[in-house]
Amino acid sequence: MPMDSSTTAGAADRGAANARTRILDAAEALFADRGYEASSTARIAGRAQVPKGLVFHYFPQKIDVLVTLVDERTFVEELREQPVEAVPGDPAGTLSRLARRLPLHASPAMRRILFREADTHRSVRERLGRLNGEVFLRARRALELALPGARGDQARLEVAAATFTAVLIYQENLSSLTGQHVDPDAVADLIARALGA
Amino acid sequence: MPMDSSTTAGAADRGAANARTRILDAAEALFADRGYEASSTARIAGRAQVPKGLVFHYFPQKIDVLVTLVDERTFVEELREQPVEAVPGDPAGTLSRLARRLPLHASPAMRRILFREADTHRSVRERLGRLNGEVFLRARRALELALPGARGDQARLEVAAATFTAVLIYQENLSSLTGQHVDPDAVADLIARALGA
Amino acid sequence: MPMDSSTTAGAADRGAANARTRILDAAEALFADRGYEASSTARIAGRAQVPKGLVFHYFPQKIDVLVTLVDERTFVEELREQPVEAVPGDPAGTLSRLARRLPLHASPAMRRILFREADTHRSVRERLGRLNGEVFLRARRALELALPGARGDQARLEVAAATFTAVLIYQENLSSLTGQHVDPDAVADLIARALGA
Amino acid sequence: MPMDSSTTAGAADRGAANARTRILDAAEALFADRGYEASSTARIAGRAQVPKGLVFHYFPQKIDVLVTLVDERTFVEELREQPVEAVPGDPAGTLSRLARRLPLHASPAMRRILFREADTHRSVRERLGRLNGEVFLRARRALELALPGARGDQARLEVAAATFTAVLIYQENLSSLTGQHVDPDAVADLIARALGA
DNA sequence: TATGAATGAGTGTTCATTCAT
DNA sequence: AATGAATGAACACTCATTCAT
Repeated sequence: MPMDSSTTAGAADRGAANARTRILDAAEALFADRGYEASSTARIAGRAQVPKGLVFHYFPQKIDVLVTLVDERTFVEELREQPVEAVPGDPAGTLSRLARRLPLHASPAMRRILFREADTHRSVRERLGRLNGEVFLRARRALELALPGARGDQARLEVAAATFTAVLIYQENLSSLTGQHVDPDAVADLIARALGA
Repeated sequence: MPMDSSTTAGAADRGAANARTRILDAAEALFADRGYEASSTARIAGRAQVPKGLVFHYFPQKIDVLVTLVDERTFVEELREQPVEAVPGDPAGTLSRLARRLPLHASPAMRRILFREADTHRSVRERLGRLNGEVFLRARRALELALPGARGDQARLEVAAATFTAVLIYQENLSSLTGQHVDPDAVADLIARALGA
Repeated sequence: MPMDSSTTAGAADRGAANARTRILDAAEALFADRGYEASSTARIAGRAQVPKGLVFHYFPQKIDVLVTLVDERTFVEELREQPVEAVPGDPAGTLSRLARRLPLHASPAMRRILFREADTHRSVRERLGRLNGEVFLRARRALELALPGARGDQARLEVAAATFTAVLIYQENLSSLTGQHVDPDAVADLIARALGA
Repeated sequence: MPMDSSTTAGAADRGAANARTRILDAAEALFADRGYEASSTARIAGRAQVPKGLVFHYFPQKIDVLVTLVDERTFVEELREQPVEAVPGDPAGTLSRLARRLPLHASPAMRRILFREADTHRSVRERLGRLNGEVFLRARRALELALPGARGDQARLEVAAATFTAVLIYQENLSSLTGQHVDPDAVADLIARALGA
């Protein structure tokens, strides 16, 4: 944060982060707050404290800002690289741990953007689908490892994984949109009971 | 005031419907398809086959179209009046029946609108909250009636009801946004197992 | 004010004055307050508590409302019929009396309208011109009668009359627009001194 | 920032002026001619030969065009800096000279705008008030200097200054609105007589 | 006489985008 | 890389006016 010395020193270096980052930061905040359509490029530039024209220097079209945001600030790859940890015999604890490890937790703003814009932008929808799929696969794998005896058939396990995934991913949106709070740990416990002894 | 039944029934009825209804129909389709912000009043008028000015005759502001849609085409009241049916000893069947009876099923378009715009419009968010609350209350009551022995504590029952409500309401969005399909009947079964014998 | 019994009794008779009068009242208030251009016919109708269509029943075009207002509520004729009273030897008192007798005093709203719209509407300008001319003629005649000895030449007397007329007619506008208050009596005294011994 | 003197002087200069100036020129002409409300931004742009959008680049709101016009083209500051010249013993000549020196004379269009829009726009009204106040102060001071013997009391002197100010400022409006021409020199003479020997 | 739905041109304003510098 | 003037299509909304009833 103190002086980004990787760039050549110059008068234009005022402000903490470089222009491109500031633009993305501003866009992230605005898209989360009011939606993509309602956030003008001028406003993004204003909030980023860069001239209007510069936005188009880095991102030829407005939609590229959204696409870049989703590409660079949604950690699907990081998620995939993380090992699945499971405690055999404790499916509830295993799911809870999975929930807590999700890098998803990092940016509430990105999650709002992801859900809101998935509805109308294919590339965002694809990203959300991959994210969901990744979490689903890990939940299923975790449950398989936690229940070595393979109690309950495969179909039920999938339903359990899908339900947990939905609650996990939508969690925050759910509570901000409907006012209904759902505790992932409690759901993990519920699911464990359904699959358990 | 509405006297639409005086026209001959049939597909041709759509063109014969009065202007206000046609405007709402057009708006519903467009809002669901591309979102509120991206649907211009001119386009709504065009699709409804009415002059631009008439939209503002009925709805002084664009937002009033959305509010009216949510007010008139989201059956919260109808939902409340419906009795809760339960089969004692069969929580899974009880939840499944509840799901099938939901007037919510009527309009996928309205549900998309509800979720998308709740993010940015308070009045829509409130409506969605009420709808969610109503479904939650009915799910909990249904489970109470289906499990007369009060097996499992109250807290667990609430988590079960909340989880089922979330899956039920979000169901369609979930599958269109993430590609993940969740079958309410299977979730009902899962939850019944968690609470049941 | 209690029941305008000159019309045939009917259900539509609610409200004190008849519709046409209410429309003119509303227009007078609005035109004075925000100007002709900024007062929509819909707003006039709203304030008059009559349906929009009715305005056009009485006044085929919006401009007719203004023209009618100026025609019916600007008392040029009444002014002309009034005799010129003068006190020989007391020009100051004579002018002061003239000022006090002016029916002009009746409606500040109409005077605002007259000055504002004269700038852009010929018919209003003509009316204002006639009004000014009438006051000027009476001021000159009053001064002639008050100064029988014809002291001072005719040209000076005309300047005096014109100056007094300007102050008199513009008086209220002047003080509301510039914050400068000019007392007609003091000006009458000043002018008398200029013409007097 | 303004560098208009780099172009060749002459009538062709108007087309060469920068866009902002052309917009203000066009607005000044239109506002004076038909009033602020009746002059659309599209028309202003058309007359200035600039695209509609550019008007809003320089003036975010239409009202800003009016405010800027009043700010930049009404010489209150210039007026204040000018010394008050007086010829002791010749109040009539002193007032006449004051009238002739008024930079006010420069733009008849601005004066029409000032009076017309003061009625409905506070910022314009304030400007007109300041202008009137400035002229009044100068007229009073000029009379004090021209009449060193302090003939006539202070109150009379103020009435004289106010009357002359009104005639001077309103002069042109008066003649265009009412058809009545008032010659400032003649009024100066009248006032001098009222105060003088 | 009274009414409000209907109409479409026009209004102020926003916007993504381009481009010369 | 950086800048802000320039552009014109599109936007939400207003309006005087018409007209069938």
